[in-house]
Amino acid sequence: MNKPQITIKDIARELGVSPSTVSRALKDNPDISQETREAIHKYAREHNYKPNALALNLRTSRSNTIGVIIPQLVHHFFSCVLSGIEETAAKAGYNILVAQSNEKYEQEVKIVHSFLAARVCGVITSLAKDTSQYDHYQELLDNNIPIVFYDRICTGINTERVVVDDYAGSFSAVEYMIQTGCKRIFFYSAAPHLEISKNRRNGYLDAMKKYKIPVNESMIKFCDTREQAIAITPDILERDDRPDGFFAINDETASGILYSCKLVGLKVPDEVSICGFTDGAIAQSTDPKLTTVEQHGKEVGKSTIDILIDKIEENTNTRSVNKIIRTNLVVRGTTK
Amino acid sequence: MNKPQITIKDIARELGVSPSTVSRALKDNPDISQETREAIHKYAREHNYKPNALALNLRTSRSNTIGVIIPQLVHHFFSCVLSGIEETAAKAGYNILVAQSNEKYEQEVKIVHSFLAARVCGVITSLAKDTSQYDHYQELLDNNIPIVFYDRICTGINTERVVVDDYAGSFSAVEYMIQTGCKRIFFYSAAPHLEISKNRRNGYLDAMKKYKIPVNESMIKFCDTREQAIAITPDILERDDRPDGFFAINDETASGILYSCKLVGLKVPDEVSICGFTDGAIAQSTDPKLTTVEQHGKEVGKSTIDILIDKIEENTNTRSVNKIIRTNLVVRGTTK
DNA sequence: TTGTAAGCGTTATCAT
DNA sequence: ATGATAACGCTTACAA
Repeated sequence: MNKPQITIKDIARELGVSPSTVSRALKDNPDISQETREAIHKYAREHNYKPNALALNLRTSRSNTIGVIIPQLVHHFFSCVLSGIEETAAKAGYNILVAQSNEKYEQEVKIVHSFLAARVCGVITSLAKDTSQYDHYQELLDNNIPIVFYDRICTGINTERVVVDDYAGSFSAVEYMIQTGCKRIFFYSAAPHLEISKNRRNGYLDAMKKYKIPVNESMIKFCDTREQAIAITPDILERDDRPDGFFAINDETASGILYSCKLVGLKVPDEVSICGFTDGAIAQSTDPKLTTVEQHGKEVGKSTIDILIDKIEENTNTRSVNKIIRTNLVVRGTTK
Repeated sequence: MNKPQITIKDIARELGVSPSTVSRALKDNPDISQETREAIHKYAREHNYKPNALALNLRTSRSNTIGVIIPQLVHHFFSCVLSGIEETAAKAGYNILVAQSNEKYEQEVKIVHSFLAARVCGVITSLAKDTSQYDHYQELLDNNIPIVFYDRICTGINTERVVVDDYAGSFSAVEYMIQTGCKRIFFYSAAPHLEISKNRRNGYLDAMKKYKIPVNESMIKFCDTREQAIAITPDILERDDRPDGFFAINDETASGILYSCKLVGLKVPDEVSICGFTDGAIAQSTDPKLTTVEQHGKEVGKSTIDILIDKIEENTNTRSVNKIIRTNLVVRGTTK
């Protein structure tokens, strides 16, 4: 029942050779005679020999492991990113250590230290909403551990970054709404200090500007959940100058807007257009289905890990890269 | 800039003591004199000494790491489970290695082997839809690595299991539909060989039986995605004996049913009731919102890791545990 | 109270 | 063509 893992020494003893011979034979070193090599391979196969990664790790001071920090695991976009990372990492033979910061700076610091202790070969991370200090990341760099940031990137230190093209995604969504007849589009944003809020806001503003549509502050709301949207939208719809379009920072919020519009009897998309951001499961399940900006989280993940592996294996000291993953507008039923 | 990690030997050399003294001092062994101990601690602190986990791992043949297999990362329920696992594991000082099987048996086998190579202390897993052989898991057990299965459990080998109370969830959902007037309820199931399919089917059957409602095989369909639901439901709705209720294996499928019903002009819930399973983001965003069975994924995760850590640390050879996490019905707009 | 030495499993270096 | 030895960083009998 309980067969403990067999080691090189075991093989050596059984076959009456030295451990070094076994080691060499196992990696097909041509120094070893055909005969010996085959015998060793055969024995290893039959006894299900597996090299002890722990020993290898110690020898090489490398763990073949990549640390991944996720602000929140239960989140469509982040799941996609993680999935992209996992797939590529697995193919390349790396294991991934996953930890979530829960948007807390303190937690993030702890995770980084645990990654340091585990001697990860590299780290992929997205900042917690909380984080505004970067010493812990600098510590990684000081230990020669490369970092790639995604989505919530860090401009405070010198590393690689992968972001979604929020600006362009936002611009083209708003432009599309304008082109299909919207004249008064509101923007529901997340916390204003976040990069994504700024970039999407700029895309919105620039699209409006391009078509010479006036915007004032009352048209931009801090609202990034379904509940909030349901709370604030009815009032907005009662105004004389009610909006004929809404651009929301995520699908959740857009679904809340949609709900509110239908509740007061407005026809979507005939009387009001709505556009979200993410293209998660929600977007397919509203009625009508949501027009939204697709974020390609999986590609973000794929890019981060590709860049990281490059860094790890080539150890190139090229200057840092900013990679931008394109977004694209998925037109469904909530816009004309 | 580049300060390499300092080792016990470094400290020993600098302080003119032996490595063993340093080792002992660092773990506050009372044998070491107050004075020496403090000096060593001080030096270690100042030079940011961190024990090399890789060396510890080799020494103890334990990696302090738990391997987690997830069928699909981009999936509400599984994200919740992973999140629960991560939180508890982090608190207990374990790192988690995450890998997704993508529902493929072959991938699952590869992952298990990579976990074996990484010398994980334990494994948490849910079977791929594909998997019907368990040798790879047996191999883990043979190496004394405990396993806890969650959700898609394996009854083929002797391990711990954590499941949601599919039977009761299913039973009470169907009972509720019956009590609110449904007389002819269809069940859309996942692959019949999966435990979850069997259990939910039994819940459905027993509820129907309790109220003496006849069921025949034509009322049970293998359909577990939105697309499939949209493909098969219209035909079903055209029958003379069309259903007045649908119980679906997940929210996605339920949202497809809802879509189809609305498309042919049936009123939900007046003419047709629909109930899903999961209570993810989708359930809140359909119109009307979905009645569904809440699964408590996070609790599932928490339980798996609790049980696993018990196994690892106590190494109790107690017989295996089946833990059942309660579900509860969330009544929203798609049922009366 | 402290030091010495062996060992975890592997491989690189230097013999033979 | 093969073997002996040392080393990766740490811990722990055992010795002093």
